[in-house]
Amino acid sequence: MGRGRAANYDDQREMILDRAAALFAQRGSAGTSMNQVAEACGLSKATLYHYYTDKDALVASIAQGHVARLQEIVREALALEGLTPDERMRHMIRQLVDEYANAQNAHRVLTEDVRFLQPEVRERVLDQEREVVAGFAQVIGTLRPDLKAAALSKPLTMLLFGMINWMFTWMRPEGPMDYDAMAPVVTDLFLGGLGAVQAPGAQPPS
Amino acid sequence: MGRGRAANYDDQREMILDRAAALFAQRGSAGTSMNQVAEACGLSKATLYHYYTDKDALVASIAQGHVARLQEIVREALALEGLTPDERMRHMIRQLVDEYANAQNAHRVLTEDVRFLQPEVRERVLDQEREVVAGFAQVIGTLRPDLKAAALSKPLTMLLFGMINWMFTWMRPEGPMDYDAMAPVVTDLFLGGLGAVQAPGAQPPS
DNA sequence: CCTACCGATCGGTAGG
DNA sequence: CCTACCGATCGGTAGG
Repeated sequence: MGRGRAANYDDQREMILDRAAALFAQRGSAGTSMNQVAEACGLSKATLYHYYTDKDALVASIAQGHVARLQEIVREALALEGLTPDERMRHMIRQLVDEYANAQNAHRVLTEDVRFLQPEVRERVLDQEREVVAGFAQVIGTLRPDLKAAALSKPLTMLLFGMINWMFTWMRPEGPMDYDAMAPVVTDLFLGGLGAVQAPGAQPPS
Repeated sequence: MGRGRAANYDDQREMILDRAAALFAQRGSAGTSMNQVAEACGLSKATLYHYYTDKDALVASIAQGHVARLQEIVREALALEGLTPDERMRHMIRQLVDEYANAQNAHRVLTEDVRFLQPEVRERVLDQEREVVAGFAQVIGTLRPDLKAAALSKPLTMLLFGMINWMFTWMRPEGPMDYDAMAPVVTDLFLGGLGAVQAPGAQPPS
């Protein structure tokens, strides 16, 4: 390869991210020492610090990689043509649940540890999250323009995210219900309920 | 008073619990040192340890006090007579949101830090939580017996809890929406959506 | 209710 | 002048 980074530099970075995410998801990032991360990676701590400047860099990279995939899902879903808003919403929820299921450790880090990052890094991750929320809110606004006018699109999006995020804290993958079975339940509940929500001080929709 | 605990022993315990809950909610229990707790209480670390044996005892007491109030809410709501299931559900959600709003720090500790407790203590808290969940699931089962038969009462309860729990992570009390305004939105969404959920492999209800 | 400490481990970095 | 690492240890602080 000549000069520059080793061929497996990026592979090492990814391996570290994976193992760190598993530890952080289990014990929390504050409850995990860099020694434990190094040990789980089969590296000395000095080598670990060669790849990532500090613990926050690990937390940030784990979260950013995950939320970047969520952004991609939303962008692709909004670009799909010939879908009714209802169909688009179903598609987006399904894709979201699939990504969460594929990245459970990263998802836990995103929802529980990002808030402890330095403001600057944290804001960058939150900006990514805002785009994801905005994508969902946009479709919800199409389904219920009156709720959008009442500034309820984003709160409703957050309620949807609450159901799904929380799902991944209480469901054990080996349990009687699996994510695949829950996705349509969540979708039916949310889309069905959306028709029943009343804008504050307004008449229910016809 | 003679022998025994000081007159203000219980007051001190409560004061400590309050300050500790505020710190734990802000930085996480793993990210908070007992020195910080002692300082926030205006006590030496040794005095703090006179009131609580260790950090886990603080976390457990904070969580147990909060979930005990949730249990009380559920018991009272189930004992109310002359309510339709729909009315009972609305009442329970409203009471739940009110208690969460009154105990936001304790609520954060319950949802984020209890999982790091030793199994024995954690199970005691989880048993309390299970009673709360069972109460909601019971009313949901009355509203949709077919979903209860499909073992969906508890998953649906967890989706409701997800919306509400998550609400308290993203809403700032000074924001445009407040908990009071969100409670009916959550209730409408959930009760409205409940009618749209299909039991897996079954026909939708008439 | 305090000062004075402990064994151990923390996150992070030195020289080579 | 660079990278990829190592064994050893830094100054401070953790829970108790």
